Amino acid sequence: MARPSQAEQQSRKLLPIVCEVFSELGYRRTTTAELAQRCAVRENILYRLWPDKKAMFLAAIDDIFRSRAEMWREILTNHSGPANAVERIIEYESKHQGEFGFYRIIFTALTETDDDDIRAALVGMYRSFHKLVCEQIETQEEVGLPTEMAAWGLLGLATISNIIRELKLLPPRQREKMFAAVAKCLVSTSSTC
Amino acid sequence: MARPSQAEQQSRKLLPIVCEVFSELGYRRTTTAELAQRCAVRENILYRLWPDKKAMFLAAIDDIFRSRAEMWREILTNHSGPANAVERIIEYESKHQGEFGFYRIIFTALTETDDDDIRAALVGMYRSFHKLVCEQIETQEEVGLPTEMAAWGLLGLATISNIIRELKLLPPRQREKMFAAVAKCLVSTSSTC
DNA sequence: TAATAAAGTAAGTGAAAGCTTACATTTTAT
DNA sequence: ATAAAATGTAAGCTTTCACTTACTTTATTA
Repeated sequence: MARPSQAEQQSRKLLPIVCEVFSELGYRRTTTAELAQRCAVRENILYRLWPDKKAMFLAAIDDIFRSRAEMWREILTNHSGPANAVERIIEYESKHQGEFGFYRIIFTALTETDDDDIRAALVGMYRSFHKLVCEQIETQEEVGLPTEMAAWGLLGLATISNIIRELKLLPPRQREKMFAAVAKCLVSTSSTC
Repeated sequence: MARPSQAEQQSRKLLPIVCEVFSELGYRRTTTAELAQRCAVRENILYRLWPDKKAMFLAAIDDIFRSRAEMWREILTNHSGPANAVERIIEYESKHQGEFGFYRIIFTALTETDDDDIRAALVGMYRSFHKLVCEQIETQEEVGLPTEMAAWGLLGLATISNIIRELKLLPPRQREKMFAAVAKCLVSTSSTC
């Protein structure tokens, strides 16, 4: 009797672009006009897919966690590199960190934490990430630090590493070395630290 | 012949308030109207002290580093707590972290890094901080990690710790414990890690 | 005390941004 | 074919915001 909606497919198609723009500009600087232009649609079309700008941002936060988690899963099933799960992720992250402007969305979200929805999205994301990291650490036989603490330490390391990359505080190779060394120190037994 | 300018004193008087507002709202959400109201002056008075909003923000970044560095100096000269410099700072930071919304200004600035002035202010701030931390670590006799790496690790730890506090990802006591344990792991010799 | 520049008041301006509306076009199911 | 709902176009509306302007008052010093 009528035309079937393709809204969901279109959301999925546009979401990566939305993520990209929010990553580049942060939440407040991103205008709906800019989003529309980059998505090659008109503004009101975005407003038919999401009720408002905030919903677009929340969708971006969500998507970014999902895509990162999926990437890790790939790395872990992909049978190359070190045998150890943690080491494999560390190796990957030390090199590819910040490539997708992931952290920029987090930073911009962190200055919007008085909004309950944004706060909830962030809390959920951090908890999921922390859990994911914990699970990987626990595949190790023995650790110096308690697992959850080591996991928070790694998340902190990833954060500062992104900042170092962003501000070019260290040349890439040196940053990679730093990441690997500190990460090892956090998850290894005392002997290698 | 004429009235002497008190602009500098007034800037100094208003700067802490400016910092506070930027900390609460971030860069983009902070309006000059809000700044003026909180400072209990009119907008144009702010514009006589600083050329534009960005200059107010840069002044805030600067001030925030200075006040934190000063606080550390006090802690180090104040002869209470552990004898060790690093341990004293770790003890202090684990408890008082994020009290002044320091990190919020950093986060909001990090989403404005395509502005050269803001980027430069951030780079300067991080370098100074890193140097400060390195100097403290070097008062230790022996360390597992190279000093600069351990220092970056600590800055990362401080960052995630602020995020944990902000999002209430851990109860305060647990966050303190985590901070202390991971910090010790980074700056101690292998035996305690 | 009178000239002078700083400090303060109040209103306004132009541009941008989030969101809406009115309307034309296309696609599907009956 | 045609009704109905989805998609697309274009303009506009309202509010907010960074910054300005015109003017009055206050304090200083010569």
